[in-house]
Amino acid sequence: MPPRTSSPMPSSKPTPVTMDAVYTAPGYLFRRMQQIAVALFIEECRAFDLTPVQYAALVTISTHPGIDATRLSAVIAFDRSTLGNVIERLQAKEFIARKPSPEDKRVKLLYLTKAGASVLNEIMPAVDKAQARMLQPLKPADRKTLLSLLTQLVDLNNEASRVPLRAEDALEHLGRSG
Amino acid sequence: MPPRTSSPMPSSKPTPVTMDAVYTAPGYLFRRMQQIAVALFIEECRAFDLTPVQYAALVTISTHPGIDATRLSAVIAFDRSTLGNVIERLQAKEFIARKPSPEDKRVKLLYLTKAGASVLNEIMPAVDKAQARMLQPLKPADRKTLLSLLTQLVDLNNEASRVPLRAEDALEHLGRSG
DNA sequence: GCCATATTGTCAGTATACTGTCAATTAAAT
DNA sequence: ATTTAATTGACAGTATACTGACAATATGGC
Repeated sequence: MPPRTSSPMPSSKPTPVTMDAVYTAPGYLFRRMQQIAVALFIEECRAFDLTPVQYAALVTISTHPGIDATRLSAVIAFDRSTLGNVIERLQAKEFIARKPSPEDKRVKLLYLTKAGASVLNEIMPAVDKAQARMLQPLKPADRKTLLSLLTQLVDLNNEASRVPLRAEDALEHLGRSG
Repeated sequence: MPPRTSSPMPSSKPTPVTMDAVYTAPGYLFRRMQQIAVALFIEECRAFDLTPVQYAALVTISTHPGIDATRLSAVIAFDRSTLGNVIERLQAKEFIARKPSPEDKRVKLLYLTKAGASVLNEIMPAVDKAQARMLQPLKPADRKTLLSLLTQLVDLNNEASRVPLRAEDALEHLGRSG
């Protein structure tokens, strides 16, 4: 961040504020891009009644059948409290089913239903289209650069959020069956 | 987006899904960075009782005294409905005041209070620190590149969100006094 | 085996976001 | 001038997010 003033001397006068304090802040730009990304996802996937978060949860349950809510939250780095409601909605739509774990009475295991597997398969092209659209305005080389820097940044800042991502391999040694 | 399969022939078989369908999607990465950006902002600004959105609103009211809620929403590209609650909270904290417009009985004009101007002045260093922290893990040259690409992308996708940004100059010719 | 500790799912409370709607008011059309 | 359009702020409803708490259950140290 460049300094907001170029005063050569320290001063107690109020700093003059400009809109640059908003527009050039990376946090503001990330917020805008998130809004845009969600809007494009919803637009492309209107026919499927799935939000971006619900899609991510569905993909993860598909690749990790029998995962529980806490581990699901770690694999996609979504808040555990938030995920409770997401799971409820996916269950209400009958895209997933929950079964109590025989090993741990606290845990409820998550599985895709036929309808869930079906909608996941069908929504893929629309999701890809939305993801492509949000980078479309950039030149192909710039898209690659941005995606690379973004991936690095998310990874390097992993511990900064409440729910850091703990990918599959990081979960294996925590597993009840491993 | 790379194709999810490398099948040489069209097929009706279900596509094998991997976590890449989540992890490599730009929309997912933007969501993560937004989470991280908010977490860092809240952490650095804990002493000031201001959220990122409230901060952006306060900056804008500071640079546009007497702006109304609808124009405020256009200048920072936040949803009008959402902004109503944000304004209420800023008013409850006595950081802003609302006065009815003498020219238009529908409109309520927004002004910073002394306390609002004061908190805005005091929070600046913490905000700058948070913004710097989220890019810190990258090399300086990469930070510049990312910020540049991100700025371009937000600008070029401006119309994709519900509330496109209409900056100050775009508002002037809509103004009641212009 | 018992007790302190940790984990799981859940819940209440707050704060963004978006959709759609509405009454009051203003501006535009004719 | 009167009907029509658009605008403004507000509201209800849904969906993320995070904080902090809680009961039920598991696990570890001893």
